[in-house]
Amino acid sequence: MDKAGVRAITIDDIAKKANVSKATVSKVINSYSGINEKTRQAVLKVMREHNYWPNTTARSLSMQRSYLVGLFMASELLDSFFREVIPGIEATLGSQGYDILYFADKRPGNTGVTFGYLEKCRDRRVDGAILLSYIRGDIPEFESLLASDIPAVFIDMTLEGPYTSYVISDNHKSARLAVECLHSLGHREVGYADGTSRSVPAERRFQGFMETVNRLGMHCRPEWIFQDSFDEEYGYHVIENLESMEQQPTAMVAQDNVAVGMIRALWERGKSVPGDLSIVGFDDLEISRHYNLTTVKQQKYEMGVAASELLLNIINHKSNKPIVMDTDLIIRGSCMSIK
Amino acid sequence: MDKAGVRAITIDDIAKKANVSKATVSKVINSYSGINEKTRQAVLKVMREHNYWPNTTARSLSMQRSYLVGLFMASELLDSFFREVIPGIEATLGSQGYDILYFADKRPGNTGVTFGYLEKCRDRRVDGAILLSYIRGDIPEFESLLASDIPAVFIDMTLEGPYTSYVISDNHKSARLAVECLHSLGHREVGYADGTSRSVPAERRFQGFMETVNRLGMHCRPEWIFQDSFDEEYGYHVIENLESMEQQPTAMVAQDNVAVGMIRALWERGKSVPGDLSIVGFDDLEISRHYNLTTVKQQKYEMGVAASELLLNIINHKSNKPIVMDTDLIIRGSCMSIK
DNA sequence: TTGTAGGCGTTATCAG
DNA sequence: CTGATAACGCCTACAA
Repeated sequence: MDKAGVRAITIDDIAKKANVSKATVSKVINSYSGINEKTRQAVLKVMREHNYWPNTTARSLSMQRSYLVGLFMASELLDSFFREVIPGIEATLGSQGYDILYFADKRPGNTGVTFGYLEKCRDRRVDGAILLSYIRGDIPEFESLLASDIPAVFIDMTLEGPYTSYVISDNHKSARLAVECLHSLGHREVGYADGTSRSVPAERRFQGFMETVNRLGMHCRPEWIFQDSFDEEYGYHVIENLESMEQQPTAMVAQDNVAVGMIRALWERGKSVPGDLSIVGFDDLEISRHYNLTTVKQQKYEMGVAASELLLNIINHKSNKPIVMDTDLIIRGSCMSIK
Repeated sequence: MDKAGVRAITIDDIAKKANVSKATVSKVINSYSGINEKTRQAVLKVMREHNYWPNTTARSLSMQRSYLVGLFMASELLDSFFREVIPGIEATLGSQGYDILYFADKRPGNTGVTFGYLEKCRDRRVDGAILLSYIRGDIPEFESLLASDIPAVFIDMTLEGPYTSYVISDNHKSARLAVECLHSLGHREVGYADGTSRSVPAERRFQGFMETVNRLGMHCRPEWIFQDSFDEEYGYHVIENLESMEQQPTAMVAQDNVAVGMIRALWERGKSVPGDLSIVGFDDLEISRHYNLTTVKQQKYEMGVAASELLLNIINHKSNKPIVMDTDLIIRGSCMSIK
């Protein structure tokens, strides 16, 4: 149809063809009330005939609204967990006419100029931003974002400001459920492996873990506690360490990725789960299903939905109350009762 | 600082404070040549003092360029493979001042209104688009995109138009390398498992596989050929089927995800790789390292870079010649020689 | 119910 | 070297 470089059709063109002013066309586009049905139909017809699409850029400039939401995430974490959160964000925001501007973290000295989050947001005039689980205190700029007037929602970080809020799971409960599950199976000697406690969820889980272990009169030696990393590699490391110890736990509570690494390490050593070790995970990541892992589920898709709705509320000056998502135990086959 | 709703600082403000016209400020911003160093510094100073950021929306409108690139992908495939491609895209495009508009596939009857790719692109005035491996012929709209004047680059689809091109690996070679590897270890009975042959890479690999098997006088029974899905689940399925057969191959060529599923299935049956079966994979996905899988690598990050550069070339009316990426064999521990 | 005109924040073309 | 001024395409009082 159009040759390259040819000006796209504008509201003026439509106005001329339809013999009305562009104000009228604009009103039709935005479905105003006070407008004659006849002219309305006429305008719509011309629009269709010419396959007209309003220029979003111009509209943004004029309305001071971009219908764009910035999505920030640490690439380190662009993993299993957020992969399952993002679809919820897409669906919710998409259905409201928003598009997602995807800002990956470019910290590693990338090309010199490292845009800050705030600058990126201002630069692109996003209407709001969603930030996926940065490690607490890792980003000094959080302060300025919090203090700014840009609506933002954090997932898995408990930061609050006048125009910001957050969504997080009830991680304390997650840990409680995990420990109670093991306790009910007769386990008393239990270890723990999770990501850095500088992450809020990991910190809360650990609190919940210790509290429940103590409350139920269970036992966890300090050397059975591993708190460094959220990946499978780390699971190998955990098993390596564990097997070199005199005393060993009969069960472990471990984040899913770590748990999977542990299971694989055990398999390679000719051991089995739960035969030689019971494990209950955190998160219910996709991969945990493949390993038949009993785990405490986070409602990831729903977190994406909740975060999006919360953000829209903030944008529209409604509630910005933080949201805590429920968690629950998914029983599969990685735990067995102890005699 | 600013209270909510307060107008952001504009080029006019800077002009006033610096006692120059906004034309001058604009020239400073865009580092024009003909401009006095003194006023230049003065303007820059004011800009910094007021933490001024040009409004990208206005700039886009004026320049008829959005510095936005649309990234389309089938969510089904937002998996291991593309996860490793996307960082290359981000880095390259990001370093050129482009931001990425992330359009996930919303086919599953989402919210009724399903924007087409083309419409999305026009609507947001993207300067170009990158499309990640849709299954061939799955999207009727490809035609209109191909015929349009919107620069686009496909990854893993061999579509070409006046303003479109593609990046793909030398998949035929991949398969050849895999088979030759097994042949050199003495294997003669070999099977095959990969995703649907409606995917161009899978189709090319299969051609390469069959050709090489025949050329080297190896043997592959029809029932040893599996071509359905790119996931681990499918690997389980493959092993289940294989073990029920009379005749079995001594080695398999399989896409990494499938291969991993196969390995796990074998482990669960008390068997080992390569002890009971040699496997060589395709892609060199991150996960293949954890499984010590010998595999034929695709340069994923580099594909992202290449696609981005190609797109920029098309945007700037330079070459739009398709790019074929080299592949090579990564030897790890999943193959052993046969006596 | 419709049209006029000004504004949104830049860039770009010319004069000065 | 610098500064008016007209685009860019749309929205929105305010008039008619």
